[in-house]
Amino acid sequence: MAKYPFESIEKKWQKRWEEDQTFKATEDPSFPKEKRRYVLDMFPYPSGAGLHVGHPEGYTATDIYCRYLRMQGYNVLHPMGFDAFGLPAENYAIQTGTHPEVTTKANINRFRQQIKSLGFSYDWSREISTCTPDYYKWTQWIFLQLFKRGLAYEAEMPINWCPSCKTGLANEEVKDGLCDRCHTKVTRKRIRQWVLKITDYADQLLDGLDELDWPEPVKLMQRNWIGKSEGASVIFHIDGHEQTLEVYTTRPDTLFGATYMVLAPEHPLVQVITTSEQKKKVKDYIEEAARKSDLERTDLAKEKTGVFTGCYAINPVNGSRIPIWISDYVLISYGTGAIMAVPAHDERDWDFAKKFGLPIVQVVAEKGAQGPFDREPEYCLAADGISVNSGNFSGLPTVEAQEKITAWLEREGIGKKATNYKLRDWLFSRQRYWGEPIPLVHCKKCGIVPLPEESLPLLLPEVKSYAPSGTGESPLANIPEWVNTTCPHCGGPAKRETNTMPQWAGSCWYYLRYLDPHNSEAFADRSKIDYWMPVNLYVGGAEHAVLHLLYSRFWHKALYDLGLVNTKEPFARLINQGMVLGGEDNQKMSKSRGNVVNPDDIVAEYGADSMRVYEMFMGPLEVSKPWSTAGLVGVSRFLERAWLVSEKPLVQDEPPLELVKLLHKTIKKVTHDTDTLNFNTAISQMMIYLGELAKLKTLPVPLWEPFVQILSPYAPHVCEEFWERLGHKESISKSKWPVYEESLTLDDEKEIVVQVNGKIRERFTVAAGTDEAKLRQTALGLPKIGEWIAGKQVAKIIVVRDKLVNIVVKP
RNA sequence: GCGAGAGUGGUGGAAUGGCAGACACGCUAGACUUAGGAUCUAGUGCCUUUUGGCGUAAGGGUUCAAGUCCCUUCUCUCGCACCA
Repeated sequence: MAKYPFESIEKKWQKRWEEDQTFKATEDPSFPKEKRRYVLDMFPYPSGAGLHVGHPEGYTATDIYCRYLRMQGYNVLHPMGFDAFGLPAENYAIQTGTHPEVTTKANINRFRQQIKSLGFSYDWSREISTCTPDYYKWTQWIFLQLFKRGLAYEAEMPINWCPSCKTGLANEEVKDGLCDRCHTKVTRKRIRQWVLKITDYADQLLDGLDELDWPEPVKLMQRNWIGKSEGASVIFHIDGHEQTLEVYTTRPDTLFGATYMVLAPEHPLVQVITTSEQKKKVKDYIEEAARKSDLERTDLAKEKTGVFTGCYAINPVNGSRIPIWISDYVLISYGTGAIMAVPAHDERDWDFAKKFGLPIVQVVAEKGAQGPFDREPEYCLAADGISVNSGNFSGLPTVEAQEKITAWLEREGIGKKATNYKLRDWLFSRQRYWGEPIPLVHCKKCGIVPLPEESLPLLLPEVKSYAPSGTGESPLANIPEWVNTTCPHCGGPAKRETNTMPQWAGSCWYYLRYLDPHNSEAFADRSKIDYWMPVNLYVGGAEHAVLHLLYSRFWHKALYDLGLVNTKEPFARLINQGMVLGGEDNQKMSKSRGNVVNPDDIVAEYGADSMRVYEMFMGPLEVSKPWSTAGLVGVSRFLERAWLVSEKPLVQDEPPLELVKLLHKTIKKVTHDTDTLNFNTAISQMMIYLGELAKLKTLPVPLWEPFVQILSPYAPHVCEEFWERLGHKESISKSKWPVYEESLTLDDEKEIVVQVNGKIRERFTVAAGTDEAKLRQTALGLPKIGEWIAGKQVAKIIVVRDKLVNIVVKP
């Protein structure tokens, strides 16, 4: 079969769409709120490698959906832009001296051209790029609002430091102790930082998840990351000291079993309580702990280590003197940085106590277990049970014991209910060049002073060298004429903040800028926010589950509290598209594996429409699947066949009823499957239908026209061409989605399966809706069935109308 | 270790508890030809000569009926990982 001329067709229609601004979205008030849809793709980072076939998967899915929605009468907002600040361009600048802006612009141009070649129906008039001053002006502006609300603070603290990227990292950017970007081992470094108080929103971020139509795994990952836990804080007196020691526990019911205490090596009390005999050992241990990387410290396989401080605490419930140790299995960053150790009921404490010969006292017994519980237990019991050896609280089940002991602590004034989170504040500054400058100055007299909003954007200055100093200062620190400024408050000399924002800053709110991308008065006009928000469907990779998706929810909630947006959540519905894997090895596509498929090659050889349909035909959107160019050929043949069918002589004849029925079934299935994003099965139905049309000598318009329409979201270029040939002047995307007639989707006849003991033995055909009695009678009358049940006793007959008869027999 | 998800032909994948393998790739045979990345027709889970038997990671269970629901086990993918 000759290739259909996809090259000229695709060029022709892409040009037409651009000239006619076919997909420009406007805030037309005649569309009621329920007839508006904001459908968003996660915007790409424009890397030097260009697009690979994984990118267009999500883009194709949303594009089909948007085209379908428009034909269903919705006003659709579907924008695209670029996440343009980031390290690759900066690292390239360090190597070559090329300004990151130059590389970024070139990469964006390439990406835009590649994306456009696939014929996506984006409203390109809304394109944004996070690195342009008119965009990052508003990133800075939002930062100032957060700062003014007390949600941004400066802190000198030990942070995750990537020695390769030479910058600090947020907790979310560290995976298995490695830098998420470059997989270098992360170290600790104590430097001055800007931190965002995301923990203020911990509860809201947690509760907000309930109302979101998001994949459960993503919600669960965010819940775990936030890590809310409830328990009690308890104050212990320290023998011979005025100070007290506060710990957090989720098991106040085990207080009677606390036989020792452990402080994190960094805990401030360590210096105070350590006895002179233990000073040397403790000091050595602290130094050793400080040297260890996070990865080494958190390695679960390693043996527990620790040192006795020489000091004792008093267990408030029984007055016993219990030793205070230090160990790096206690983290300074969680709770109070100190724990009461209950070795009988906590695996970690158990290991530690066993290693150092510390006493183990059982205070919880398994339900129904018989005492006495006066000996050291043989194993650690971390589960709930019944309190024992716990004074007045003995005999209470765990939950009740927790409540009663917490109440007692409160009455005694030595404890209270407490909540803790794993979520830490967000380390927001980077010691790098290619990011948004933080719009603050440090004034000797006035302290930290925000720049006046009118003075934004604070432009990123030119630098001689892009190389990070590695000392914890960004390259901006090396430009005295930029750093030295005057205080906006007192007019005296001041220094600019030299840290820049992380790449996540720009992506925290880009979906809002699309609403009003050229506004110079506000990040977006409120009426436009009200018109479109929230995002109805957001499609992107699962790798952002706790990074971008948590950060932008946080910013959005802060903006909501500032009265600047209309919803508490930005993204009502989220879908993670699966990865497209390399065809040969079923591995993630990557340059180093050499299994990357370039969409340009596919478009050149098979056309954009084949590319689009194949991407959707591969399998369900959400799952990962391997790329197969051979598989693409099948889809390509489908479109070629459609082209051949289109060349049959068109007739206005009344088409055969059988085909009309198949058409209506096809419209029904494609409508439903497109609506639910099950594109692969929609395509297979269209293949079946086209196969029937291909058998005809002439092509009845009533069979062809609606088919072209339902195929058009999938293969828009070739369908525009078909549509034009059918005599239409306006774009097919402006046409109304075909409606099926339910009665025409129903079969008149049904094949009924006859089973004997659940095994299919025969079938027969009857009119649809034939009643059960008749079905039973017919089934029993079949000669073959007679043979199967001969000499056996019929115990039961199950009849399912339009489906089957199952005869249950006994020997 | 904990949590989540997934295991269906040679391959990608279909199947409101009711005909397992739709659709497509590949393969086999034939037809046709302006020899193409063709196209068309037929076939294609396994075993069996037909009748039939077996078959959705393995094993058990519920049910008239299980790929689908329940339990146990295995494998793979992802996430978290001393958070007291």
